[in-house]
Amino acid sequence: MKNFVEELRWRGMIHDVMPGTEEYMNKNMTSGYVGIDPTADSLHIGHLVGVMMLKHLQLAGHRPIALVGGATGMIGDPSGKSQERSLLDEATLRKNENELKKQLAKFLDFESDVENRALLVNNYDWMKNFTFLEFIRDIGKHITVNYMMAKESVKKRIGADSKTGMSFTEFSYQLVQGYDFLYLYEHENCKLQMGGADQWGNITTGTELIRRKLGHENEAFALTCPLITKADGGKFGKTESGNVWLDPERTSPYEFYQFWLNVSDEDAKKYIKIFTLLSQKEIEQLIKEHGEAPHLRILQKTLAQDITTRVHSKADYEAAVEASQILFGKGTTETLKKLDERMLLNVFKGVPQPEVQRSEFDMGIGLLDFLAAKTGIFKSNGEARRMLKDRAVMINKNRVDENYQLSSTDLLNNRYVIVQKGKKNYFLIKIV
RNA sequence: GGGGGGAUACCGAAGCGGUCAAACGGGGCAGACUGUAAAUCUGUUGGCUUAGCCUUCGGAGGUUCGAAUCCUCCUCCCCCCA
Repeated sequence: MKNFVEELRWRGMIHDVMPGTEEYMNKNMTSGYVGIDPTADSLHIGHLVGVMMLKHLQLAGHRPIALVGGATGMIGDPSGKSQERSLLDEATLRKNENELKKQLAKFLDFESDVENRALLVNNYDWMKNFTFLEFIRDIGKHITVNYMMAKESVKKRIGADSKTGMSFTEFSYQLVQGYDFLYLYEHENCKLQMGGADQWGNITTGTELIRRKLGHENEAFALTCPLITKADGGKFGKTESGNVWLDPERTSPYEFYQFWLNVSDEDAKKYIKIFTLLSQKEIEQLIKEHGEAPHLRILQKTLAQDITTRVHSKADYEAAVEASQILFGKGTTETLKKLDERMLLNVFKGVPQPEVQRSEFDMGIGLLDFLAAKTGIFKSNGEARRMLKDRAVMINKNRVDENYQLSSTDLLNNRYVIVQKGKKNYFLIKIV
């Protein structure tokens, strides 16, 4: 039994841990769980910290349980900003659960015969037939409103500075989540719940419920990891186009790779401990090398390679690297012109590819019309005009201004035009 | 049930009859500098056929030459008292 808590500690993945957790886990093989909202059919990288905690749990010899929050997801956790959640019908819920499991399987072992094989459960299964009356009688009775009100997440919503108040549904959330822990404790002998720092209050409601309902000799543990932040204070895991998903249909492997490659130095030092399985020694070495030659961005490259390969594949990773080199290396119009069609499409896989009618192009399409209405690269002519004035637009790697006239000499392989908005945003326009 | 406060652009927040497409801050985007980093500086941030015009200040009406600003009704939210 490896020291699980210690492993997370040096990786900076512990925000708070209940006393006794480390001692207990060093002596006993146990099960631990993390909750995941099934609001989409894919995980995004915000979920990854929880998944990595489960991964380390399994590596340490314990049993990881991924809890899909089919029931809790319908309510909405008041500790987040999230307001009303939409109710998922059961078919969607099951489909999402299934897709999530596939992605989790890239990290966790659900298959082999080992004792600590990972488990996936859905709290909808035990909540759906639980009536309101039964719930308030059997569960609600054990927890006082006073206790629930003392939670930070509730206080914040009830206090004078709150503008929206809090519905009874949201108030009940912690109890429903707490019941999950009780259920897993009783049915799966699960003694540990993990989550983000914002989940501490919810988790302790669970441990409290276990103690009060089952008796004080029952031990349950809690462990939270810090909220993943960016050094500049921005939200982690968001890009211009929204969440970074694990599903290649939502976020292409190229974009995925680019996300990690673009992480700042300061963040890279943190993230490499959290999102890769490299040893402490290896990471220290990398940080040292990076410090000696920061421009080589060894940390970012290692980080991007490790995660892209795990989530997608080695081939996807290599394609992303190749594409990045062409796009960000010393590429010129000439390099682009030399690419054959297959290579071109390969490089720009994962880049938006709007289409334009050949007839319109041949008629001498106006630059603004082309950049805005026809391709949607810019939301309006005004925006396109502004960007052109800011010298932010490049066509086939050539900076252009408002007076530029497109013509057939701009076509690569007779049917493609590459437009760049700023340095990093590429578009491959197809003439059809 | 009674009393009070509020709803402004992506967010926060000014404005309280014309000079308001709406101050300021944050965020976003872009440019310079760099290492596809951070910090910094600069520009920009409703739309258009851009010295002009059109649509926007919770919703619907009204007063006025003119309304985000005044009046009426409605919707939603917060606070206090019962």
